[in-house]
Amino acid sequence: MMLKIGALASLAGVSRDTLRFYEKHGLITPDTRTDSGYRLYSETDVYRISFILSAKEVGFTLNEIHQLLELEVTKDDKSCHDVKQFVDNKIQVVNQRLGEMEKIKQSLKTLSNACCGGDEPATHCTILGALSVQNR
Amino acid sequence: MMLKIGALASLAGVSRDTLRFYEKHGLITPDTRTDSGYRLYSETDVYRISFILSAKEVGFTLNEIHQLLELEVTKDDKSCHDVKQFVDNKIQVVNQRLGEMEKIKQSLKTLSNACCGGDEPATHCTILGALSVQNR
DNA sequence: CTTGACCTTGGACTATACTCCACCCTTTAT
DNA sequence: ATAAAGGGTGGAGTATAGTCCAAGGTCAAG
Repeated sequence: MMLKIGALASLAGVSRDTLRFYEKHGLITPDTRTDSGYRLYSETDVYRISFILSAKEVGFTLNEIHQLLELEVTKDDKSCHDVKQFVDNKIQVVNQRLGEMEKIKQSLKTLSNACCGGDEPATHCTILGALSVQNR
Repeated sequence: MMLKIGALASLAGVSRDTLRFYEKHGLITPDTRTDSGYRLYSETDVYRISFILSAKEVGFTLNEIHQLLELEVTKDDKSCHDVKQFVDNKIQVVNQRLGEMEKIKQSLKTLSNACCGGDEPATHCTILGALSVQNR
């Protein structure tokens, strides 16, 4: 069953304008159009949108997401190799961000614990204090 | 020892313009100025910048980072409580992002493994294929 | 057969986060 | 003493990611 733009938008939790914007930038295209020009999407496009949103949330740009979505391995071994390179590189990026995020989380936790009745000295009662505890 | 803007910029890996931009938005202020008006920073500002960069990388806006940096727990119990609320909320945000990031990482790994000699069927050879394997 | 909900395109506008430029002053090295 | 390197301000310009609006076409219900 095909979805019109408003239906997809509300299922995916984005605005119609956003869908048209993503289309303009190559992130999604309607499967087809009605005779009158209405966009028709397939239901699986909901997952496509939710992938875009997840990827955006963790810091990928629409451009990078576009590249990720474009990845299609052909029979050609060379292009397969290129894809693997690209993906492995993104995995490294993700790993690095995971690390940064863990550091920040620990700082926030230190701050939260120290500042309301914890045993940590008051010098940790700022983010930078908490951070320097982590890096100690 | 005090650092002029260029020195701090190169230690922290940002441009001088960026430092002045951050100053305009309240994220950092020089400790003092020379008689001729040159900004003088302390060396610990390097950590401040690197905190800003980490936080930015994992998806916080400059505005949110500003709020994090402003956090200072006073003796006032009420404000202490507010700070804790704010921080605990940010911890939740970070946790959620960690989850999204892990999902994306698993998808990328599935893609990387499946497409260059792995045993996974070729249907996984796109991000969306890999994602749907994860969500299965 | 018209009203209201939904769709189309094109273009203007916004927020965020820089980046660059012009013009001028200060400091440092030769 | 002078040139190069570096710093100051103000303001314009750019990229990213939307968001809003006008003017008009489509479609199902009453």
